[in-house]
Amino acid sequence: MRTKPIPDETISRMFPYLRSLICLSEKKSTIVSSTRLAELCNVNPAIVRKDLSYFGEFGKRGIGYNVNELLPAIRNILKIQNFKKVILVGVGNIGRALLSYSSFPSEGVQIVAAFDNNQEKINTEINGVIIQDIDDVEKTIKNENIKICILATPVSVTGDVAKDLADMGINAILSFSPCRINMPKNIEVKCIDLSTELARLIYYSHNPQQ
Amino acid sequence: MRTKPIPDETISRMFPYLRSLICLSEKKSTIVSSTRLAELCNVNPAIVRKDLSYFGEFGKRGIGYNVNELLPAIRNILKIQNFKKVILVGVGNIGRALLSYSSFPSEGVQIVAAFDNNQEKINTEINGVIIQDIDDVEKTIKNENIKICILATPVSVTGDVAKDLADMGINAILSFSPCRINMPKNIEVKCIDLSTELARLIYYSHNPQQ
DNA sequence: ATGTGTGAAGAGCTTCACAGCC
DNA sequence: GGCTGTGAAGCTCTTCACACAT
Repeated sequence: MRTKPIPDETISRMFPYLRSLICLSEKKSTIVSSTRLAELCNVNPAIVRKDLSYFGEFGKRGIGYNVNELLPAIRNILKIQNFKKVILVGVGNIGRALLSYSSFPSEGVQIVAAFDNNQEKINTEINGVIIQDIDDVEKTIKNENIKICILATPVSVTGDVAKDLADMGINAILSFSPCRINMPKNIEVKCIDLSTELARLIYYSHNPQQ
Repeated sequence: MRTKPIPDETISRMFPYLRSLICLSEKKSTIVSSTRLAELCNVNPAIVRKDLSYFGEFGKRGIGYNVNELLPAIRNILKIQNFKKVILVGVGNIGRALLSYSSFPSEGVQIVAAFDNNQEKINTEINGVIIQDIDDVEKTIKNENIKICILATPVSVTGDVAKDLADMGINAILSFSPCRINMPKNIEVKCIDLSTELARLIYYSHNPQQ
């Protein structure tokens, strides 16, 4: 379908571009150059132009990009015109924090349901979301046509839960479990492993880059 | 000092190797091949060998790696033989979750102090850590010789706080603010931007890889 | 003159493939 | 035979540099 393969890094930079464009739009800027956008996002100007060129020719030579055209174009690329519904599985410390995370609403993401297997947590409420029994997750996924799940379960069950969720129709998972998750290529998985990140920082703390 | 530049990805994989080695050690395995270790960490065997070779010749040809030799060697590379002290700045939702995050203690990381500027939070306790006034952070950094900071402040202040921390002696920062942080190269910064990760997943959810 | 779009060059990481040792 | 260590090849993403449009 796609003509050229789009680098994953390009996808990862689109949302920061969008944030900067929203900011520019609020300041009534109508035109932005790749150089200015690159400054705002702390990247190289050439990469801004190349990233955007994967999706079309949004700029005008000699002028720059029209903020009010580029902004909806990126929203459309990322498919976040409306609120995007995601579910949360695993309501431990991280899960609770994510339910209360105040940036999500303003950035177009909505956690519509949360699930756990701990009977003491079930039916309690956090930030307006009632925690449901994990056995009821399939019903929600099917009824609400949910495709994206935030996974914050203990390592011991993460692999199995991920597999089950994929079978139920989830095709993108953001995991906070400190373990790799094996999934077919059509299921996108991103693992955020806090201990590994800290170990990396400890290394660089002792071996600074010069 | 270094002969060859070590890829950042290599550093990031060392902690997962360590985890697997600890697991093998607990199961009384004494020898492990690059193939087995690669399976456990979900990577390619050649990359395990290449990664380890940046730090020395730990294996024996025809045999494999000795678990009880490799394990302390990696601990030594990552400098996590003892508990590593880190501080937390910003005790919002994410900060609170990190203070309660149960995996850190078992993985050699200890949040020894937490700071905020909200008078209502100061002097309250979370998981055994008393939240202190941000104005007292320099004293702790100097007295305890802290080099690593977890930053979970609102975007509006993140840049300034990061700069201040660097001036006080911090040289590695793990930030959860949804913004890029500009720092000199000798200060290692890792930003975990949850909204950007979710935006990326939303994209792939609509455009699955085949 | 100014700034985009893009082929080509460059840089960095991964994978291959095999020599060398057990 | 089995498995590591590593130069070379391959791949991917970034940066350069310039043709082209305004």
